Amino acid sequence: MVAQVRRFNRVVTQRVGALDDHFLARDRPLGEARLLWEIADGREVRELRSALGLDSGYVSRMLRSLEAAGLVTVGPVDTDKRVRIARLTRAGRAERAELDRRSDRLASDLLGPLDDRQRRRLVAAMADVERLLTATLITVTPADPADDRARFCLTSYVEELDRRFDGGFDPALSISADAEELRPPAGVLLLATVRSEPVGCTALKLHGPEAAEIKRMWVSPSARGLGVGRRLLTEIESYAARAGVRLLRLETNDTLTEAISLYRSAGYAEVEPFSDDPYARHWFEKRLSSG
Amino acid sequence: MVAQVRRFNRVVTQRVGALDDHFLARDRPLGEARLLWEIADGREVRELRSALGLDSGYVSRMLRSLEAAGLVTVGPVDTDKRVRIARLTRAGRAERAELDRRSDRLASDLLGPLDDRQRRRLVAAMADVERLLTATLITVTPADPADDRARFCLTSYVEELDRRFDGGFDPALSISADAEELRPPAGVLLLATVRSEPVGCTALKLHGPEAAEIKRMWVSPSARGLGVGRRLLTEIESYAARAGVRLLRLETNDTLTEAISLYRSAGYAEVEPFSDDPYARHWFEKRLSSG
DNA sequence: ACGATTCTCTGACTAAAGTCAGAGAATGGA
DNA sequence: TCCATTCTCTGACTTTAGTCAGAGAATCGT
Repeated sequence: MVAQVRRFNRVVTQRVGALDDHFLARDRPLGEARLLWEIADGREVRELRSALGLDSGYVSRMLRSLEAAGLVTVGPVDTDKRVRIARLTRAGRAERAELDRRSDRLASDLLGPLDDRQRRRLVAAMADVERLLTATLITVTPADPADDRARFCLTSYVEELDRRFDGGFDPALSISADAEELRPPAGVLLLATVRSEPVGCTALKLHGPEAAEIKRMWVSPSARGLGVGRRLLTEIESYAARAGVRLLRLETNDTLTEAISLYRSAGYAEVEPFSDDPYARHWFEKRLSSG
Repeated sequence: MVAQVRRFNRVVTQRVGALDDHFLARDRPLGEARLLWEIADGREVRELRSALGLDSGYVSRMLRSLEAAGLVTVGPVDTDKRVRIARLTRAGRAERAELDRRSDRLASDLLGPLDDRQRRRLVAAMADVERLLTATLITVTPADPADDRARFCLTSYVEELDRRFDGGFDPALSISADAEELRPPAGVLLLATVRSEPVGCTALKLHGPEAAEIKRMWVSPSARGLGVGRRLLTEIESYAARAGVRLLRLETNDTLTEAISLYRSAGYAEVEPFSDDPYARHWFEKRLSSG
């Protein structure tokens, strides 16, 4: 397996990496081309810095150079005059569009020599590799329910249920899962991120010393199929086990079919209703082995 | 499709390319690390230059630096005292082994966060991508039968038949396909290469103005499944068509099952024996449309 | 109100990566 | 034999990429 990965790395960096870089730079230093690309429709200088992982002085100098070339303007932000924002000029947008075209051409040149069947196979395999490599970047950590990224997930959760449930979803009518209840020691919220973007969450609400309830399990549509849900479930179970919980419970709705099959395959057994939440249709339980 | 290819490129260069480079360098400049790697069990300086695509002065200077670090010795070649050959010292071999270990670790770290099923899927997808990307690098060109790479293929062809046929294979007993017969105007030899390595060949022997015979179809075991055979067949057919050939013939043996199914699927029809070659068991024909 | 912090910028560096011209030794071909 | 070519090497450059320290303006927290 390791040998195959290495062969893949070699071939891919040769065929994709090297070309990509130098072909796209067009005379310009590669760093500046990347910066130009990242600016897109205007980005704050500090965002650019962190997105590209570069030194502040270095970015500043490259922006000066792009300004001198008439591709970029850098101006102040109204709300905070320390911060400056870089925008593309008309020429800058044209240049970026050219990079875009070249990138497209590079990609289609890659497919060019193949016949139709091979092309479809290559693209499918690339999609697989891409998804699975992205899956290796998933990080799961406890987060405060008030944290921006956590709130993004919790809000998305509510919005999605509201869209998917027939009569909509009003969290006020459902069994509560307020910030206080999802913060230690009452409970915990786990956040899944990919490259520090939030892609999912789940929470545990402790009930007494040996029981707990799983709430707010959500995975971003953009990250489905990567195993985020399973990862979150595994992690929250081990968190619960460490906290001494022996019995995990959760309730869910029929429309959430992915979630239901996840719970079943993770060893949750359907049980009689243990709550009267108006949105619940299925109730599950799992006993944790001690430890 | 193009969008998927671009997404793939982005994710892969981020996750694979960047790490690979900087992690492997170990203090040393990346260029020197690559050079060290390429030297392996001794390479001529000019080979290194062309393999890495670098300036002659630049390579020379890097070799001096590696010599100074005690990792490499550069000495003359017996047969031609202009040429010099770079070899690893004991320390150099140790260093290269360390790079090898790191490369292994990098690869297994990549698989680390995945579960078993995902791992198998990723590796399979990588193998697909690798093979198909390699397939995009196949080049088919006419070559002189005396050319080194052509001779490698012709020799390999004979050796392989000798291994595969029950009583071995002696080209002297078979219908001739000598260098003279495979060189214009009597015929032509096509050579398939990947990164200038020979991976297959096929030849055409003209018989009169409108008929020709396909001989010496061979694909290197390392390149099978990439469509090299089909590519060679298509190219030789179009060459024949341009030369005014209306009827293509070929003969083959039952043990060459891949070849037989290639011919069938390319529209060759099995016909009555048209020769008494002792190794032939099947005879095929295909009529070419004019043009 | 004021000290700490944030943000961008400039100046002064360094190292890596590479280019170009030509020198000197060896070899090959006519 | 001798002229053209091949091969490696050195010297003298340039560009790219990046680091580090600190200055100056604005904002935040208390």
